[in-house]
Order: sequence, then C-alpha cells, then structure tokens
Amino acid sequence: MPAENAAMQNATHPAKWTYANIDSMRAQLKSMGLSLDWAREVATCDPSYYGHQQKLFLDFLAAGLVARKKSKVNWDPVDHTVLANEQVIDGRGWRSGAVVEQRELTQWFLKISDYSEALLAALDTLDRWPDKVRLMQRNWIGRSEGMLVRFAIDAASRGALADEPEARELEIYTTRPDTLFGAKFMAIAPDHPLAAAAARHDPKLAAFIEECRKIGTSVAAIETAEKKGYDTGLRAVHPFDADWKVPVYVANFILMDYGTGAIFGCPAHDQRDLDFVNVYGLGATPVVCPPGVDPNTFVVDKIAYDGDGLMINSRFLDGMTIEAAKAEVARRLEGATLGNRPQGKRQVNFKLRDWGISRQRYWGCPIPVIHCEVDGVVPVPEQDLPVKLPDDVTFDAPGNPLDRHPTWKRVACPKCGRPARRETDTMDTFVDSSWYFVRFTDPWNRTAPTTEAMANRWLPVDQYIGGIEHAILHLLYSRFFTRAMKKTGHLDLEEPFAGLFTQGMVVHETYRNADGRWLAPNEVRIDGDADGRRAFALDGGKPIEIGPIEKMSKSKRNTVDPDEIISSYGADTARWFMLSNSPPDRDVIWTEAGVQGAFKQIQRLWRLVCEIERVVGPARPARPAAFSPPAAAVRRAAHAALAKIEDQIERLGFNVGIATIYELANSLDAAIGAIAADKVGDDLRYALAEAGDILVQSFAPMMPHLAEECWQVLGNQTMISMSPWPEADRSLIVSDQMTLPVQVNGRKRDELTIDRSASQAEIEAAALALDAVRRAMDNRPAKKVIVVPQRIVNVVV
RNA sequence: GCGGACGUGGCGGAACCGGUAGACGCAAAGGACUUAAAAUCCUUCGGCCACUUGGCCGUGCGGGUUCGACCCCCGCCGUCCGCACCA
Repeated sequence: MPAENAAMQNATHPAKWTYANIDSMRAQLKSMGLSLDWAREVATCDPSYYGHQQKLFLDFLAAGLVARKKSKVNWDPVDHTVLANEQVIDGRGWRSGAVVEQRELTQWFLKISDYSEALLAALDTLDRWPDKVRLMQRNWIGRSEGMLVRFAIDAASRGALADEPEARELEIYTTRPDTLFGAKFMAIAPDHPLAAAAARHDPKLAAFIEECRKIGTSVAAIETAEKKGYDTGLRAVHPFDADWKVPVYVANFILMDYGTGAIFGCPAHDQRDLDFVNVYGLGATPVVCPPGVDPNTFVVDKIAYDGDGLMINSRFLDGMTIEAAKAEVARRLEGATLGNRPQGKRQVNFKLRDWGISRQRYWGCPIPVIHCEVDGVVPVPEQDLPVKLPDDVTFDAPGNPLDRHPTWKRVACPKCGRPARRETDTMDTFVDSSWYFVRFTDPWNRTAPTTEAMANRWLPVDQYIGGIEHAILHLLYSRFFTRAMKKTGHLDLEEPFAGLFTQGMVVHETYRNADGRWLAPNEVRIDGDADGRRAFALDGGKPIEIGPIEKMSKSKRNTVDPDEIISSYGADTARWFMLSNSPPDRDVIWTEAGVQGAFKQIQRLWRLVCEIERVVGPARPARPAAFSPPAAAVRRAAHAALAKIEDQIERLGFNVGIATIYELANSLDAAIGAIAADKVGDDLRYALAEAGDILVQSFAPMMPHLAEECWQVLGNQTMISMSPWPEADRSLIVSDQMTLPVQVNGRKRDELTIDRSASQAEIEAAALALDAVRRAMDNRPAKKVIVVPQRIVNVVV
C-alpha cells in the first residue's frame, strides 16, 4: 500500500520506490554496526521470493487450507478498492473521502480457523513469550463452549411464510443453556436467511434491515448504536414447553458471522438482552439467584446478573448449580428430537475468522490461479511459477492496475487451453512476513521455498524481537503458517518463535508554535534552568510550546533522522543511549540532552581506558602469585561487575547492565586516582589490565566500534569481536567480611561488618553492641532478634 | 462495558524470593582550573526539622497481614494498552 500510494503521488514505479527504500535502510543498518548476515538478505517483493510464496499457496490449496468465499468488505466506490477496517475513518475512505459501502465480494481466504484449537492450546507451551501477548492471542481466538439448540417455529405464526423452508425452525448458539427458562425473545441477525425470507413478505422489515446495514460499517456508529429490533410476528416454541411461545425479532446487535447468527435472549443474565427488553418492554425473569439473596425478592431491572448462583424459576433445574443445569439441559436436548435430529448439540465456537488475503492491489504477490469458464479455478502449473507482476502498469486511474492491464490477465487455461483469465487479486503483505524467517534458513534454494533439513536445524527462532503492535496479526499468522508449512511438508515444527520480546519505540517531544504549526526538533532551541525548560524557534526566536512525548511521526514532525544522529555522534553513541536510557520493553524518550550525556560518558570510558594503559605500561606483567589489598579490591570490583553485567544481558536488562559498567568505571577511576604513579606494583598493574579488558569486553556488544579501538589501546593483538566473552571468577566476589544492615523494630539504625563465618549468636551480640542500636533500643530489652543469614538483622523491642 | 498492565525524587529509571528504597545516569545549584568560555575535576541534590552525631515523614490514596511491605491481601483514585454487541 505505501509503495502504491507513493507511486500515485510521485509518479514513481512502486518497485523503484521500494528498492530505493531497501537500499537506504540497508545502508543505515550497516552504519549502525549491527551484526547481520547480509548474505541471507531477501526482498519479499522480488519474484525470487514471492515465486516460492506462490508455491506455498498452491500447496496450501491442494491441502485444503485455502478457501474462496463471499465476504463483506469495505468498498471505496471512488478508488475502486477494498479498504481495511483501519483505513475507514468515520465511514469514509481515508484517501478518497467517499462514503464506504459494504459489498459482498468473492475473496481468497487462508483457513487459519482450522487451527483455532491448536493455536490456542499451544500458547501454554510458549513459556518465553510475554503473558500479555499470549493473553491477547487467547482473547482474539476467543474459544467458548456452548450449545446449538434448534427451536421449532410455531406453525400458526408463520402466516405468509408458511411455505418458506427457512421458517420451519431456528437454530441458535448459546453459552448459557442453563438460562433457557429465562428466555423472553429470539433475535436473529439482519442478514440471517430467515430475516431475508420474512422481509420478502414485509416491506417494513426490509426497510429496517436496510437501515441496519447502513449503520453497520462505521466503528463509531456501532459504539453508540442503540439496541433496535423488529418483531417478525414469528413465534418460536420453547424446547421444554410446547405451549410456551417466544417472539422472534430481527435485531441490529446480532452478528451473522458468529455462531448461527441467532440467539435466544435471556435479559436477566445478559446485559445486551436486558438493554433490548428495556426498549421493548418484554420483562426479565431471573433464573439464577446469587448466593445469600432471597429468590422470592430477587429482581433484575437495569443490571443483568452474570455471576454464580443456584437455579430458580426453572422447573426441573431449580436448585441446581449453573454447571449442573448446563449439563442437564444438554443431556435432555441431545436426547430430544426435532425433525429426526437431536434438538441440541454441544458446540465449541471461536471468534477467530479465516484470514482474508485478497487485495485489489498491484504491489503484492499475485495469487497463482487462473479462472476458466469450463474448468473453474485452475492452479497455475508449478513450472510456470513465478507468476510475475507486469512492469508496465499505470497508477493514474483508480482501481486495480492489474485488472485494467491490457494483456496480463489474458492466458490460456492450463487444463483445456481455452482463453481464460488470471486472478488479479494479490496477497495481503502479511503473507510475505509470515514465513520470511523460514526462508532465511536457506535463501539460496532456487527450486523450493525451503530446504527442510536447514529449516529444522535453525528453527524455531531462539529470540524473536518485535513491537507489541504485532502481538496478534503477524505473530498469529506466522504461527499458522508454520503449521500449514508442516502439513505441506516444508518443515517439521509447529511454533516458529521459542522466545519473544516486545521492545518499545523511540519517542520524542513535540513542538508547536503559536499558530499551531508543528516544528521539527532541529528547528527548536531548548533553554533549561532551575525553573524548567523552555523552547524557542531558531528562526525568529519566538517561544514554542513543548507538547507531549509521542511516537515519532511525520505529521507531528517529531522525528530524528538516524543518519543525522550517526553523523553527529556516531553509531556507538546512538546504540549506547538507546540501551542505557530505559529498559528495552519500554519506549525510549529521545532527548538531545540525554544523547549528549551518553556521549560524555563514552568519552569518559575512553579516557579511563587510556589512563589504564598509561598506568599499566606497554608490557603487561605476568600474573603474580599474590595480590595486595588494593589490587585484590580492583579484581573483586571487576569480576563482581562482570558477573552482574552477564546476568543483566541474559535478562535483556541492558540499562541496568550499563549502570553496572558505570559503577565499574567509577571504581577503577577511584582506584587509579588513589595510587601514586611511581608506586604501582606488578600485582596492581596486572589487576588494572585485567579490569580494563573486562570493562571493554563488557561494553563491546553495545559499542563495538569504540570497544575495538580500546581493545587495541590496551595492547591486545586480536579483534575484540573475535575474542570470547570473559569468564567471571565468582570466587573473587565473596569476601571474608560481610556488611549487614541492622534494624530496630524494622527501621534501619546501623550497619554491622563482621566475619562471614560469624555464628548467629556472634552476629546477635555484635548487633546489640552497636551504639546506634543501643540508642534506638532506649534501654528496653530485646524481645526477639531476627538474623536472616547473609541478609539482615532485626531487633524487636 | 470486558480484559490486562502500570503508578518510586525535577526527569529516565534501580531495588533478584517480603530484608539497607532511590543504584546508575540526566537536569540543576555551588566551587576549582581559565583573562574568559568550552571541556574536565570536586561538592550538594526526596521532604521537613536539628544543621554536629541525629530525628521524623516518605514508593498514587485508605486499611490489613508480618519482626520487617515499592513487593502479599482488601477497598478506592489515576494513567496507559488491548478487545468491543462474539450470545
């Protein structure tokens, strides 16, 4: 879409635009110094990639994982294209401004819903995924356990519909069969077949249905729409009482594509149903009584009760729990028959719908099928792949350029040879991103999408990183694709990403002048003093309002160009700042002051390394047999820091890791400051050289360029990027002494430094002897002394 | 409406399993060096009092559990995110 829009705006071919973007992105990533294997680079818009994708599609088609069916879409009548929901703003196309229509189009679908149960169940195995993402997927898949129940339609109520087959019975889906005795009405979706049948005999109903359709499109309208219904005059027969007739309404809040598009309404225990009956005055009979409430006085008027309780007003269900009542209703309805079939059936439903991949667009992967009047839908033969996009297309008219291309779609039917028509829909670009990580495992395979052995060896991805915005779409599609590729023999695993981490975005302040115009950061000067910060326009010096911190966007002009950052501070500073400023799962607030601070710290590290080299001298001393206390302290600091940094990197706590690097730098600074240059023994020189190496190696992953330079300064011959991660000597970290905080009544009063080997009793005695403790105890006797080993002492008086 | 997360100095954020709250950094203030500025270095930096050694308060608010609570429990308030008539 962006490529095609750019093509329309700038008269550039989408291919040119896309490849130019790829080039500049690649250059940027390279200048950041990221360790990527560029030999494996793929471009999803290239036939060498999408050709394999077409092969996957054909395999999926043969395996029954593809469906072609009618579906309602947002249709822009000016641009002649389908719009995604998020491209419809207030019921109008975001680009054309035309009122969007609901159209039924035949579209291609991938049958992700075949895997609803599997995709849901496997979420429990993804223990290295954030709970938040798993929960979002769980909700999106939306499993519910319920029943299908068929209601007979009372013959006497059919009237003009007597001969309509749709009007004999009504099947509904419910998760609350226990509340069947609270039924007050039936409701069906406006596009339910029964509604259509009834509308043929009732112009007023037809008008009502039309009205519902119009409101149906815009999200805002759905939010505020009142519950409305239309009594069809039909009466359904209660499954447990042939004399009990329930009115059938067409209602605007019933969705055709969930369940059966029909429900029975139990207002006492469902808020939507209650809102509905309060409009039409149908009443509400409670059938579940909350614990501790008198069933004789329990009434429901404005708030439906959906909690636990015991059945009331429900004949043979009275006194049962909800669960027992559900089971009893299921048992009875499964046993009863209506028209030779059981009247009820247990059913599991999912909210997850099949994935509509048809786009009436040019810049995407062509769907490799041919439509023949005789043979119908015919797959493109494999030897004819890839089906390439034509280059000579125009973007000056609305609609799909592929469809209006003079020759591209005209082909012979592969089966009968008669003139036929290529499919002109292209695939949703989410298809491209659903398997690129598999292609990475062998991008050189020309004959097949994957080399199975390679895919199985590399996958699953150990650690996947992406924004939270992919929580559902991309990550769910990829999980489906992996399963579909397994089924079609392209690989042998089900879950593509073993570990998932959702990183934050880079965000920036916004600036706005008195006229309400947005200003870019490089057009603004910030003055800071004790009273706060103020912004002024560089051009003219007028005061500027500092707005909220937001995601970088062109419209708010709060973007900072990566190239500019790299050219003014260098890639290392950019990397260092982003990692140090906040934990990686949160947004990084990009501030000039913050970057300058990071820059200053980096220069300090560089000076420290040079200082260490000066003290150590050109020849490194051999490892001495023993270390004096200052040398031992340096070694302890270095190894303790290294151990902590290691732990933090492992947990992706880069900001804390960097804080620890600073702590080590501070202590090395202090150690160097404390010694007289002519009095440095070999042991201290050895310790400082060792600590210097550790310092540089610990920041090497974050600042590779500077680390390489420092590594040489310290006299190392190899490349730091080729040297192994240093090993922390954890035995150095524990000292003979420990310092314990001492509390009196839970309030810290002093610290106690004592031999690590001291006994409980010795610690207790030493703690009670401390001046500050005695003062706080104020001559009161100690009631109890709690000594938590290695942790704390608490005296209770 | 439903579901979830979060709330710690002026700011970004630390604090592992209930055990020293505020690591580390930014900003700020004062000082040293300098003719001056930049850079660098030193000091202070949650609040209030005593200003000396110390005392009291303090992790959104109100309760509770505990020897001890940013952390656990109950009830509020606020912010952000996801879903949204899914029967």
